[in-house]
Amino acid sequence: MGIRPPCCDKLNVKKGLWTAEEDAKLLAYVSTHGTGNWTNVPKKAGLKRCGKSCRLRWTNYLRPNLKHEGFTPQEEELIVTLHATIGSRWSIIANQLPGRTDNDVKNYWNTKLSKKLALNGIDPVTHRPISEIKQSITTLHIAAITAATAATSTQPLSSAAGVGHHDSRLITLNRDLKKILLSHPIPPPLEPAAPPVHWNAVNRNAAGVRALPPAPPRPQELEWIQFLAEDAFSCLEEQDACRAPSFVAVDADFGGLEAAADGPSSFIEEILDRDREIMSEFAGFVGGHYYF
DNA sequence: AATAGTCGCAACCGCCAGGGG
DNA sequence: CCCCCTGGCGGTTGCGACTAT
Repeated sequence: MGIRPPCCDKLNVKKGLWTAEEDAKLLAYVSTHGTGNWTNVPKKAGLKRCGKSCRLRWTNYLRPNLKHEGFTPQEEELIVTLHATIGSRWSIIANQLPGRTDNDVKNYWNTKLSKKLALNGIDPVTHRPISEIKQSITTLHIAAITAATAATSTQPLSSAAGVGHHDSRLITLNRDLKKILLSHPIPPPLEPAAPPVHWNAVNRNAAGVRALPPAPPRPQELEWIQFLAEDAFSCLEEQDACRAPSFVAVDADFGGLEAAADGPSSFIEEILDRDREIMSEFAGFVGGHYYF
């Protein structure tokens, strides 16, 4: 299918806020002819708008039985519940709320509810406790570092296009992680938690009973505050300001990690150290592929 | 009182699916 | 089967109102 021009990409099509006069024209037309065939509505109603704009105005504002007052606690609760179940399917959620439009629900979520959840320590995207998510991020971070390190065994970092001696994927990941971490309040100290998914690999004992592998030594107390304060990422992002933090040369068989001689001692180094320990202790589980 | 920053909402944009020719 | 049109949807933007400094 070819690229279709936008339906409003025409001359003499007004944009922006609707006036009372325009509303009256649209209302008069729809009350006489009903909805449908929105493309023809502007012409027949005497409006210099595109059909799409008319439909939106009708759906979100002029339609009868719309509620314009604030959301009730019951409505809030329903939105949160439905969002946790089906995600941002606003039209479906709005269908469960008489008098509300998808736009209403979406705006209310974006401006109020998501912030409210975040303040209560709940991630508005996953509806999981933020502290739990940070643990997952820690695991992913370790995996990413390991993956990036392993990649250097086949493709030296110095060959990564456009980023000098840095791996662009790693830089992007680090930037995103930093955004996430900075966007949430620092949580209370991590509580003991179930091993991450990758450690829950199927492991059968002699009797054939499915059993969990022994809990590996989790990287304990990743110091987020310290991490952010030290800004381990900055070295990655400001490639010429400092060297990559001790990127390592990796043996082809991943058997040995060799710290670069002169990089700053960093969070990443610490992670790599711990990763090395884990790799050696649980080689059977992580074997030839990565955690995720 | 003036200015900057933030918030809330209406509207727009671009993509997609479904239906008709 | 292909192409085009339309309606619907979710994400994003623009801007007026409000608040803080």
